[in-house]
Amino acid sequence: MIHPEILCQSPIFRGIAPDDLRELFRQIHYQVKSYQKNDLITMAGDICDRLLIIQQGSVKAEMTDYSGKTIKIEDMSAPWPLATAFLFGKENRFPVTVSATSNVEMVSIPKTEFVKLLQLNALILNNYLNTISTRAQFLSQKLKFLSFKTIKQKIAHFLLEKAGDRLQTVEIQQSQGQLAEMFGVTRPSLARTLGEMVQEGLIETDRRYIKILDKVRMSQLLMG
Amino acid sequence: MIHPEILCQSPIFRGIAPDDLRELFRQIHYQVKSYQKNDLITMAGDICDRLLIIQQGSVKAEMTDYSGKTIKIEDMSAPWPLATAFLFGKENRFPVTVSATSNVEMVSIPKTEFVKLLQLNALILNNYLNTISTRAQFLSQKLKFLSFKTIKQKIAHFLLEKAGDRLQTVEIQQSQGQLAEMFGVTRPSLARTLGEMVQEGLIETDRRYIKILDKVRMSQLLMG
DNA sequence: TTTGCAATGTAACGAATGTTACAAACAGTA
DNA sequence: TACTGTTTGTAACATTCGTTACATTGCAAA
Repeated sequence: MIHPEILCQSPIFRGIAPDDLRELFRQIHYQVKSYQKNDLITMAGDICDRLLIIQQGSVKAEMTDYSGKTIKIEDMSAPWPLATAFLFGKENRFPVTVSATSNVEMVSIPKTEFVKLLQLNALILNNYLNTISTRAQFLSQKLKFLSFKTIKQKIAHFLLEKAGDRLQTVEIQQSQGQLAEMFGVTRPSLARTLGEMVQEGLIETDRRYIKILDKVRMSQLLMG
Repeated sequence: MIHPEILCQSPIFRGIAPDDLRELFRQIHYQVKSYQKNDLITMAGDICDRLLIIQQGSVKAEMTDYSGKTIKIEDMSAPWPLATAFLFGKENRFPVTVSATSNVEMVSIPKTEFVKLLQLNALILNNYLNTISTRAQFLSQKLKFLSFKTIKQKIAHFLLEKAGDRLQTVEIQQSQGQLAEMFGVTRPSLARTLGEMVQEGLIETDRRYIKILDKVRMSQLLMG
């Protein structure tokens, strides 16, 4: 049995009134399945031909590497949809194995039924398109960031992005260690590079404040 | 004026009969705009609230870096949609400046009208969802690939992926140079690493054929 | 103030990779 | 065959970054 007041908190049904959602679900076929803690929900490689939404409880996603060792990828809890990028698209197999970390109820909507839902309600359609598009944008941004090879470039990109049009001082929210992790480098390396940039007259640092001194020369670091 | 027989070649209208497409377009508002060579079509930062499809001619997408220099990102020609990942999603501004590289006709469909189209026709809906999802999957794959730090890891991942379950020989389609570019490394570095892996007894190479000798040890390279 | 802890700056060393250059192997063609 | 251009193998050197270790600074609680 579905709980519209829970489901309408999920990104896909956001903004739908619980009563409307109940009515919408009357018009399609779906299943609600229960799992005990540690039950397998999907295996990596399974065909993904239905939308799965966690209605209750929480699950973990794990990936098996080539040597057979499993690595935890992500934790998710109600009311969240699973693998929204794999219901459509060329590769429609689950990349991960999902198992329950508590008692779980999953709402399972076959792909063809979900398409009906998208056609019945423009808000759901918009929500779903937003979900996938935002994810694509996020990945694209991350990829762009990784395309900068040296630490100096990453810092320059980060600062210029943060400064926007205005010249001058940028305040860093995170600690140096967190920033280093974001950049995928070690903290000493980041500190060293910041030191070099101060030496070169590109920036001045004062605790969590960084002042950009030479925007032009910093931009040139980012050129191919 | 739209040309259904051209538009139905585009990824979004693929599989729709030209006559059906013409009928669908009768039910929505849209515009067809003409551009001369070198005309600006969209500027980076413009709000993206309409789907643009190239009906005739070709365009180029350029990005402006921090120092004001423009870099060519991509060439596109009819019948291709522009920026499908930016019509929906959080960030709905064009990331690039698009200009005509020949005489161009663009079909411009407002977002709300395009949503109507998606609700009218399940095939278009599926096509569009497939387009975005496939893109997200592609980016996700690329990101995973970049997460491997050393060249040895990238090669191991590539070969194990390519070999699948079966042990034995893998044929490489690309030249060493192309492979290196795919990996984001230089050709001599790739060649050197391949040489090292031969030394270590992991693989044997013969022109474009690579034989995997020790799958277990190669898998271990990929562990964190 | 003193103490203790987290955040930061710095240095020495080594591993991985880029850079550059050149030689060898191969493929296609006159 | 001889010639030519492309692909591949290899080497020496420079650069970037990770690793490890330690000193310094800042801050808050005792």
